[in-house]
Amino acid sequence: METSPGQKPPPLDRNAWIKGALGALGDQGPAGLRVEVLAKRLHVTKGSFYWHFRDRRDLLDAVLDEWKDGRIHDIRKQTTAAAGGERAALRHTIEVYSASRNRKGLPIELAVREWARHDARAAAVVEEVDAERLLCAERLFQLVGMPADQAKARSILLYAYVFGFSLMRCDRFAGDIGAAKDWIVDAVAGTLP
Amino acid sequence: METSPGQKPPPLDRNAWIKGALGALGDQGPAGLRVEVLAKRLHVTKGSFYWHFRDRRDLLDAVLDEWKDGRIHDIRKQTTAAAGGERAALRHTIEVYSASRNRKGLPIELAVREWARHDARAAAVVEEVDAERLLCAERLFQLVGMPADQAKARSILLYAYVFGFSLMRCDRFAGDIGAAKDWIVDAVAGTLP
DNA sequence: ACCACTCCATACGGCATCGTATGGAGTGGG
DNA sequence: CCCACTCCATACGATGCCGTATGGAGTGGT
Repeated sequence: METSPGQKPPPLDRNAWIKGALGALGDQGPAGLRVEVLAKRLHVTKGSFYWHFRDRRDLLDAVLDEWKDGRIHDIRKQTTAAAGGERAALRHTIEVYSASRNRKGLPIELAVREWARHDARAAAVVEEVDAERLLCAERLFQLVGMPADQAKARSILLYAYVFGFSLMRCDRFAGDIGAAKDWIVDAVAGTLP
Repeated sequence: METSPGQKPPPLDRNAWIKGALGALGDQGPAGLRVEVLAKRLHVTKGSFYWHFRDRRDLLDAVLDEWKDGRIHDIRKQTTAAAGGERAALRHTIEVYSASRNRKGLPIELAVREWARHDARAAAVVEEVDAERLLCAERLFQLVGMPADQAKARSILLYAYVFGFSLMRCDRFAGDIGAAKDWIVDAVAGTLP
């Protein structure tokens, strides 16, 4: 519905391939990053791909860069809270990963980390993103009065929890997960400085 | 070095294939569960595989069952602590996942969960294992005097943390991760009822 | 009209993997 | 000595994917 309803599919550019690859990464994991599979997903053929990319590795690197830039941009926006709203920013940071609108982000997050287990460049990117996130969270914790060592520990716990929770299946265990999550947010973010 | 040093490799049975598959699962993720790749790993050919297994799916199901039984057996042994040692058992449960000797278990753990994102049976197995683990941890928390809702929340936080931490890369962020981990263990296991 | 350039379709060779078919080495029973 | 059974090797077709080669449709310039 952008350039013309259903007539002339506009020429794909490099960025469209990268976006499509991120989508496939979230849907099917690192195994979904295949040239011909992506081509089918974008309703084109390999001919288009090898016009925009040198080879498959070229796409993978571009996907990693795109993801890294997006994550770092997001985390900085989230944690650059209005002065005095540091505690709200911390809670927001936790809840943004539990939110339903993050159905896209979390699968990609997990896929990239699975990818990083066998790809050095992916591992480096994850390390950069984690470092930035932990640093931002650490600053927030310090701003609300946490001691330095506690701020560091809490920021690690925060991200370990949100990522760990995303790969757990506790439907069978708890019906009212909401109350437990509220308690956890309090425990992680800290009820008092 | 079991039946005869290097002369006559003993006939592989079904279980040897399953063990090998679990090893490959930890080393290479779900993508490593290929028939011919496993055959090379075990120094045999596909002919052996299709003698012991109907098809690839047959092996995958067997791997899932083996993993499920092992995890449930382990968690029950860990949490069946000597009466009065519940708090030590809780700490032990956390630390056993951070231990270096768990270099085998955690990659398999992550691989199974990645696998569960695209395989219904794997998802069901993960759900069973998680339910059992959460239940065992919840019991321990209640035994040390936690209120019911807090025991449930803490058990979720406990496993979310250990799994989440395992897929983070915070080398760049913190040098002395040890102190932070100690703080986290206190925060998760609870310093006082 | 002609050309050059962009973007993509198609066809091909090559490799890895799945599953099947078939035979063969070893072993124990009769 | 022969047979049957277990366990595995080898060869085969089929499929999916990577990367290359080549051509062709569309577009704008002259």
